[in-house]
Amino acid sequence: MSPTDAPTRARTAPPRPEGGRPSAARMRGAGLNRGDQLLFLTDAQLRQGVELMFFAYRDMIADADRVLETRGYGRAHHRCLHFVWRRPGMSVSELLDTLKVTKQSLNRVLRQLVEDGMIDSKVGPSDRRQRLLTATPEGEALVRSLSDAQNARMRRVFMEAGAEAVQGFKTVLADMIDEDSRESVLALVNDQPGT
Amino acid sequence: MSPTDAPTRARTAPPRPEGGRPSAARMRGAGLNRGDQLLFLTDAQLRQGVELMFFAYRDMIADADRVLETRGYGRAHHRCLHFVWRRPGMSVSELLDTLKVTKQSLNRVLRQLVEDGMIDSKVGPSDRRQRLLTATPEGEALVRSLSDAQNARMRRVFMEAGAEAVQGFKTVLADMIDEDSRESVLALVNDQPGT
DNA sequence: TTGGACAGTCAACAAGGCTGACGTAAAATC
DNA sequence: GATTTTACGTCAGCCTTGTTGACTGTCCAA
Repeated sequence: MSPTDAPTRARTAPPRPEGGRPSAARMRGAGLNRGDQLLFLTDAQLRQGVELMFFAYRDMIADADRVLETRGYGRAHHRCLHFVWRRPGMSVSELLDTLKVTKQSLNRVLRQLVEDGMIDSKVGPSDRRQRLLTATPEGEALVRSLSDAQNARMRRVFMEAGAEAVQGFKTVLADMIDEDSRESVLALVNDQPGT
Repeated sequence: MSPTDAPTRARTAPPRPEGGRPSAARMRGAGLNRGDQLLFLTDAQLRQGVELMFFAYRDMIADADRVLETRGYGRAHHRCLHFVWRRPGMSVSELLDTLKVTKQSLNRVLRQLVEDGMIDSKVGPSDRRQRLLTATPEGEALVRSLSDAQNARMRRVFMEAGAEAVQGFKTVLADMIDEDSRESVLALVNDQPGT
């Protein structure tokens, strides 16, 4: 992170009532014009979406955290192990693309997981620069207890919300993913594991 | 974090096909029995929900990160400033409850924000132990540029997904919040700001 | 055969969580 | 009025997990 940028001059900006309708400009920009049908696009509604993501994610993550705590692992280990389990034999750089962290950052937790016997790392047969990663039986067991913890919440929520709401939930989340990576991410998410 | 817990014996557990239907036991446990209508409750569907949350949250957060970077702030500052803006005059302990972090952790970023003139801290008039927090005009300007960044994505997503999907999205996320805090969190989220 | 690109590793540092201990002032209680 | 509790700030020190920079080993193409 680096400091300094153009000073914001919004000190003098008039108060902007957040709860109002989407501005006419925005509606035209969207090629839409029928006001009342667009009340779900007000700034207040958008803000609610962001805030709900914050709170829901925070509480969802907490389930797995409790399990991780008992093992001395953190969230980074969880993410790493999870996706290795989802794509057995994936290379380190594929994993980096999925997690979008630096390889140095990943390396630390990955090394731990390999040392602890959760992940198996072997030299790629065709390209010996690569390290191909696979979850060991111990690793799979940990993944299972982690997903059991999270699935319990998800199952309750899905049941309470119903199939239609779940469909909407998934549609919105899928659209929220960066367009660049959306296709490959959805391919991963929708892939049925072999196990 | 502390290590050690009951050893998982799943090494010898039979492979569990993840993509299958919800188990009969689970369906009975849910008081439901009509199989085909519950395909959205398979383990694979639940896993997809968790994974989509991960990817969507990751990419959503990145929008604000780019703005924060130009100011030398981090996500901690963002969260702090955002909720102070949402609840002008809130006390430090209310903020702690909202963010669910320790006061030592909060104090570091809060002090910075006060020093930088983003947040105003004044002694509570009725209870002089309290520090009541308010966003300054500079702070509001920053909140605005941060939410502009995130709202742009949210607006596009909501438009593409449509009102019904958005409704489902919100229903699921609201249900995902811990029951203890759900009521107060939703009160905050649904509150229209005065500004 | 050599130089560039790529895969992965090691080292050092920063942000932002955490706990524990302590101080102070104000409020509440006895 | 004395004591206890509460709200807040702060210092010290730790851990996880992110970063950049410099490095080794491998592949491939000029």
